[in-house]
Amino acid sequence: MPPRKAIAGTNLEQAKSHNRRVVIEAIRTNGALSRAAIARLTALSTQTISNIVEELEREQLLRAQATLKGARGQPAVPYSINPDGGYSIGLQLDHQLAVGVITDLSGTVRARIERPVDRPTPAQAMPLLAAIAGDLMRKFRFDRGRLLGIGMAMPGPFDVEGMTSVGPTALPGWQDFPVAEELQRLTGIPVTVENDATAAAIGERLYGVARNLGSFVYLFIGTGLGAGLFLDGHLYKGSRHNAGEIGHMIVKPGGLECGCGKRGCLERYVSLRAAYECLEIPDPDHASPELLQALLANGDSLEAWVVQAIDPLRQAINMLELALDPETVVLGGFMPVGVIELLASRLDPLYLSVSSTSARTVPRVLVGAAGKDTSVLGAAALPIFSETNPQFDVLQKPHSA
Amino acid sequence: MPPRKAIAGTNLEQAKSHNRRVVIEAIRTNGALSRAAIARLTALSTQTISNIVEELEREQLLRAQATLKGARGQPAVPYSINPDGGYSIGLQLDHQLAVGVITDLSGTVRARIERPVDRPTPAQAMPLLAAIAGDLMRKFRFDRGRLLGIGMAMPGPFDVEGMTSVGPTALPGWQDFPVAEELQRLTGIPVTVENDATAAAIGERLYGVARNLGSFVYLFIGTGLGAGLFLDGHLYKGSRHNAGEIGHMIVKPGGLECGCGKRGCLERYVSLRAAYECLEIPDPDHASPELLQALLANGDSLEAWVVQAIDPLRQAINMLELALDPETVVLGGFMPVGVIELLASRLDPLYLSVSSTSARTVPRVLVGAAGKDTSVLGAAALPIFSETNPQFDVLQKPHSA
DNA sequence: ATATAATTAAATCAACTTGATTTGTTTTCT
DNA sequence: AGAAAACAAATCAAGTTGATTTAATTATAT
Repeated sequence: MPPRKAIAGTNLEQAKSHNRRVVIEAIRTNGALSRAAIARLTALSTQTISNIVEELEREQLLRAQATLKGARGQPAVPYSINPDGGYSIGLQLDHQLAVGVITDLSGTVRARIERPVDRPTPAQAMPLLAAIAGDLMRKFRFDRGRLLGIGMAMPGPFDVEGMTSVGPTALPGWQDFPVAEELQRLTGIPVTVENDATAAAIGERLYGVARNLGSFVYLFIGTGLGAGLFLDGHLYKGSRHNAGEIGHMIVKPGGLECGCGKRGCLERYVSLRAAYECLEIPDPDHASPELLQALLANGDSLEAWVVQAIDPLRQAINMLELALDPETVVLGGFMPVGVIELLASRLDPLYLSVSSTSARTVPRVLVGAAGKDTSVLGAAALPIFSETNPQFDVLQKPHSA
Repeated sequence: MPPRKAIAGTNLEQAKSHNRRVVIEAIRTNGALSRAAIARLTALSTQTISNIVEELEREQLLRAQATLKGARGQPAVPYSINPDGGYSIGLQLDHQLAVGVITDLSGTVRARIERPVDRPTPAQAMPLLAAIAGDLMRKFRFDRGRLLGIGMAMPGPFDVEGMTSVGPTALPGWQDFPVAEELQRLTGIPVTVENDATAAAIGERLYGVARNLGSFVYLFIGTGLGAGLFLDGHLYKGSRHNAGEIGHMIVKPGGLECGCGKRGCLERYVSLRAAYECLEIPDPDHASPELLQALLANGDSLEAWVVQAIDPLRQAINMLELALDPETVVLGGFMPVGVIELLASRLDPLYLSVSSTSARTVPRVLVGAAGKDTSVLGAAALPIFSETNPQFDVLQKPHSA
């Protein structure tokens, strides 16, 4: 047996790549910064920063703003991210809808397309997704050299026997299907695939309420329920890419039966599907989140479900806080924002946990900023994140083929 | 407001430090390796490795072994970790016992001391711990320049209002007490403090059953219950150093009352304390784990507790698997090894989770290798780990004061 | 005028890489 | 059996890269 591949070493080239990312990240989280300010922030020398900034400006990733007068000394030239320095395509596939967007580096949507689907199989979905990507690029024209990649979000979990394709919250027929490879083959563009919760987490981290945070959990309430984990500045995906699939954690032993074979799973209480069933909405397979929004407007018609859902949700938050000690828990997903806000307002009092400390700068629970498009926007953020975020991987020399 | 400190950049010095760690880690996980083999494993050039190995050998961290003949070409000189290249002091404080060890780089215990305590306050414990450290160094003499530091393990959580000092499983009076600083002041040696579960996890990762793993969870069953999280090659401690405090997650809504104010917390079922209470052992504050070992030998006297504990334990494992998708879950703690093994044998069938896949190389649950000294050994491993493990932090230039 | 802060330029330095060379075996050929 | 060839490991020396240092320059406020 050959020795297992170890953590790789690094060299100047990798180091530079890291430093470039560090510069971008500093500006992204702080807003426009002068070279001198970046140097202070990153502990690098002003000369190094000057070189890197010059290079990034030449590549149009950064752009200079008006000089900042009013202070002593030579006036500083602040640099900010150039939105048109790069573009990204985000795709999202769910039970009833396929959505695609093009965003620029600032996360602004420059084109958007949606198409209805009905619990699609891979054979149905792949050509459709490729077509959406193509249509998006016809709709919004830009220098193809500036396209960073395609990010795709879809419901997890991936490749779990007896779990991926079971029950009403999973998409059928996707077990073992190599989504990223296939889509990459069809489009000729590099593709990253993540589950919707993870994608949403990245979106909130790059552009939303989690912009400055080092560790947080995104609780994605969709057809089912999942968590996106951002820990110590890194996305955590798990050893088999399935971290955060907490929809099937048990919150009520002996409770409602679940498609996974257990009883009392979290997503039997907190999910769109659970809401539809609890509220006895006909044909839950084809119900839409807007229906809940409508009910919300209509007095307390949601109450029956909220009462059932709120304590399981509290338990889930409590468990995540205890297990991961995040700076905050962000709530979002396909559930309409109004409903999310209703749930959030009903959470008080949260259970005691390690998050129960007065030395907090962020509330224990936040509502996500991106609304119903969270996961497409997050999907589009994936390539941007992987190209610009400082990560441990970057410092490691790639093993040659 | 000054801009928040960003992720720092890197330079040659940091890069070298990383590469040194990479070399050590490669040998640690693979056993003795020749320079050429290290180069292949780390993707660095043979020349670079040659330089680093030479340096590490000069510092006595590595030592050459007999050349390896029998193959073609010039025979390789394998290098292995020199156990006497460094030493570490591990301290462990619990309700009834303070233990200290000196280990060498290979994790072998070279001296051990234990002293009884009774739910000690900081004022009582700090001088005692300092004294243990001093006595250890009188007992086993070595070059003080080779002492990497003191690692200390104690029950968490840290600094949580209404949680740290509440209930029979927490140590009273430690809220806000700066343990590491104080012990460092008393001994003049750098000190790292972690909760016992985290320490144990590091121990298993360096020397135990988790030696080669990138992501695993250590479930520490002690007076209470906690988890140590090792994710993607890094220790995850949480934003306030309290990750893994899952003893207070709810496994039975409306179940047994807990000191934290909730009902049905995990550690009310799975912990030494829970076992003592369930088995109606008199004076649980001063009972000892050996008592359970004795009961175990005595037929099925533990059965009443095992029946109560096993499903909450299953739930906890299920939740951890779903949330973190680790390669495995390691079971250990102060609970006697025999009892841990009994629990492990009773876990089957585990609940369905993302870990339920046939493509596994490691069982879903393992019993820790270190036995009852897990957390002291883990504590001693802390300074070794932080000095030798490749980590993201290492690449970041420290901000000057 | 002077102090101050930002930026730039040139020279220096540390660590990795490259390519050629040396070394000590094993294998193959005569 | 002895010599030559093949081979892999290790070393040497020169070259490259990118961060740092030092010194100078610039633009502003006091």
